[in-house]
Amino acid sequence: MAISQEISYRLERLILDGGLAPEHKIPSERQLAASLRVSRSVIREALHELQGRGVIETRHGKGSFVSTMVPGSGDLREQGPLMRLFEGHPRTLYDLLEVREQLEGQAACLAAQRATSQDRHRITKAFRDLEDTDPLSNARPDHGFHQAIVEASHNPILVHVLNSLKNMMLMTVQASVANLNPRAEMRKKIVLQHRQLYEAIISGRPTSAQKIAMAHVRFVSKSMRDMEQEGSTLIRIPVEHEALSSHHHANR
Amino acid sequence: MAISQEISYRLERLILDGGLAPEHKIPSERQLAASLRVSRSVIREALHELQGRGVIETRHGKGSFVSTMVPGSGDLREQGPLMRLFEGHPRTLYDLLEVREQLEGQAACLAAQRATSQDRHRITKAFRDLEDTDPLSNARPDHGFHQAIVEASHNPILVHVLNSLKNMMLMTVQASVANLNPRAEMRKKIVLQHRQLYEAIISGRPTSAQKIAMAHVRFVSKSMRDMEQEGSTLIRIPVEHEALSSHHHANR
DNA sequence: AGAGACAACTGGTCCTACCAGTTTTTAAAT
DNA sequence: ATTTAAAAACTGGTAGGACCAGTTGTCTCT
Repeated sequence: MAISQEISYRLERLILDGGLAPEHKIPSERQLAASLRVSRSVIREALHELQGRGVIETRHGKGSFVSTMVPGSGDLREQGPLMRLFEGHPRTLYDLLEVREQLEGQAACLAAQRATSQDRHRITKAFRDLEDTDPLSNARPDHGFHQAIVEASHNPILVHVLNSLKNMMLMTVQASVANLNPRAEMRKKIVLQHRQLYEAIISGRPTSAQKIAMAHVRFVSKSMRDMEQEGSTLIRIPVEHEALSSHHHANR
Repeated sequence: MAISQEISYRLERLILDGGLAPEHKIPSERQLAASLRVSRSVIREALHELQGRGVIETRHGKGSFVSTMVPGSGDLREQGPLMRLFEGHPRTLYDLLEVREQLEGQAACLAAQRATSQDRHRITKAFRDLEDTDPLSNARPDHGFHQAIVEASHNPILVHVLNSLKNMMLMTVQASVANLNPRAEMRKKIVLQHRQLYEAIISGRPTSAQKIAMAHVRFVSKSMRDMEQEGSTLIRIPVEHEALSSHHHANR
């Protein structure tokens, strides 16, 4: 195995086991190179590896510091490398919504076709909850409403895929409802869309339901795009740690 | 921000957009350094960063490769028990195809809109392979053709989801081509559909491409349904399918 | 005391040379 | 002509020097 890797592991152990405090400064590259008797190149490569793992962060002219995150729980690693890969790429959010538009549409279409009376009952209940709830905290009812529709499609695969996508969205950004609802006129439109969607499904109009559902997702996506463009930054939940967002610990 | 970071970010983006297959080889360090007009050092540092994040892995004397875990095995499969649940239920296959119909349609639509000249070239190449190959063993070219289209959609999420669905299909049944091709008249229809799809995408007709792709999947699904009904059992192959899963280069 | 130049850190980039695996090509031996 | 072994042409890994670019403290000059 490469020396740079061994060193990166040794340093990681030293940091984790040794319980090095966040913001603790690591010896300079030249010092490490000298004391470990290797070239500065391998030190730099090892440090970049640790940087990629989020163990340390490096600031030009100052040095390398232990990240504020960390200990034991390798947290992010559990979620699979896929999440880390997408993290920090805002475009991913819209890619997600692009796919969801299609699938939510299909779910609505199928639901309008295949919903049993029991399904209709559950959807109706979810819809009532959606209308009754305080708009400020209606992320859950919203989720429940869509969930009920998807389940009425009677396609387990579709349920599963949409669920995965929703989880990915929650990891990327606290989205849609939380950000969009503050805007009164937007909320009205969304409420209207929900009502139309509900009626289309209950009265069994598949193509209509599909179009409405797709338009709904599209509307949400566009609204977020607009908000982002006009400066009002989306509330990004940096999955567990804002260690990497570089500009937080500016000057000391 | 450091150049090495920018490059690591750009490479990551490239991997996402390209929907790069696992084990796909990345240009050599010297090549990258030359084409990006930076020193080899920064390339090495960028690569080490990606390595730390688990995006790529590097092998001495061979090169750097996209990590196998990244695009291929998404969150859809890692939910072990779920697969057992679906396994053996033939209806699952049609649920899968139902979802695929939608997504392949979207992929074709987006590909017709967003394909770069490079994408078009790759699709054309895949299409030629598809036509030239012996129909008996053209599972691979078929896969390659659709894969090229999906990648041209430039939506990493879509690439990932469809890839997962395809893997699930392979686990359930070695489907479509292997079973359908024996029928001469079916093969002709499928070849025709492929040609139409190809032309629609290349000449940039999104809605047309979408319809054709959806009809194609639907046709495959219906054909399988028919065959199953008339007694000719589908060839079910329990897992062990290293055969079709796109790229699998054993170590030598 | 305050201002500004300077020196001594820090990491960031570039370069060249060379070592070490891997693959391909070449040339010799059969 | 085929087989086989050496050699060349790749690949990444390490070394170390030179220099650029931020940061910080020091020391002089006013």
